[in-house]
Amino acid sequence: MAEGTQESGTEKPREESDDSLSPEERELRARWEREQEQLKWRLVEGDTEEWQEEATFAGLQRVGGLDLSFVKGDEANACASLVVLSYPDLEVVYEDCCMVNLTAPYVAGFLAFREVPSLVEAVERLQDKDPSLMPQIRNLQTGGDTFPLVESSGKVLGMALRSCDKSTKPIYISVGHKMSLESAVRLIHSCCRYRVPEPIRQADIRSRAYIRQNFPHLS
DNA sequence: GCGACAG
DNA sequence: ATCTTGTCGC
Repeated sequence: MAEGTQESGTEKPREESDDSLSPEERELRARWEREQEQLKWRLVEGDTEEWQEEATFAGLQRVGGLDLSFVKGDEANACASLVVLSYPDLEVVYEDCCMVNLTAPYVAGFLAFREVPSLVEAVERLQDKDPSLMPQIRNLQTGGDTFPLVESSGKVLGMALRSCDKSTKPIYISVGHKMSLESAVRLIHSCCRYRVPEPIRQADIRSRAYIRQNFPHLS
C-alpha cells in the first residue's frame, strides 16, 4: 500500500540560523531533526504497487485525504479528519471527524510532528471500524512554500503542477513513501476537480464544517 | 512600512 | 491554522 503523497510548496531554502529560539525549542528541534534523519533512511522511493504502473491507475479504488482544522483562538484543539474517496469517481465513501488535542508546537519544517499523530489515530480507527475501506493511498496537505524543488545535490524533490485548467497558481507535489514523483504528479492531477486535490479538499471542508458546527462563533 | 516560516 | 458573504465569471 502506497502512502504519503503530499501537496507541498517550494520557493526558497530554509535558513540555518537559530537566532531567537528558547532552549526548549532548540532541543525539540534538534530531536526532530535527528528523527527526520532516521525516517529519511527508511523512506522507500519509487513505485511498489501494481496500480501505479497502469496509465489509468487501474486497480486503484480508494484514495484517502487527511487534514486538520483549528478552533479559532485555540492553538491546541483541532478537528482531525480522514476521508476516503472512490477512484476514479472521487465520491466520498467514508468520513471521520474527531476533536484532538495537540501537544507538539508548530514549527515550520516539522509540521508532521505536530499533526501526523492525530491523523494516524484516524487511520487506526478506520482499521478497526472497516478495514475494507482502507485507502490504498493517503493524501495530505502539508509542505509549503519554502522548501526547494531541487535539492542542493541536484536531486529532484518535487514538481510544480497546474492542477486544473484555469488555475494560475500551481500546487507542488513531492514523492511519497512507495510512490515515485512521476506517479504522484499523475495521480494528484487525476484527483483534481478544482485546484486543491479532491481528497484533501474534502478533508479540509469537512473538518472545517465540524469546527463551525461544534464551536459556534460568539459576539 | 510590512514581511521575510510550510500549518 | 484563523478572520468571511456575496458575487463575478466560465
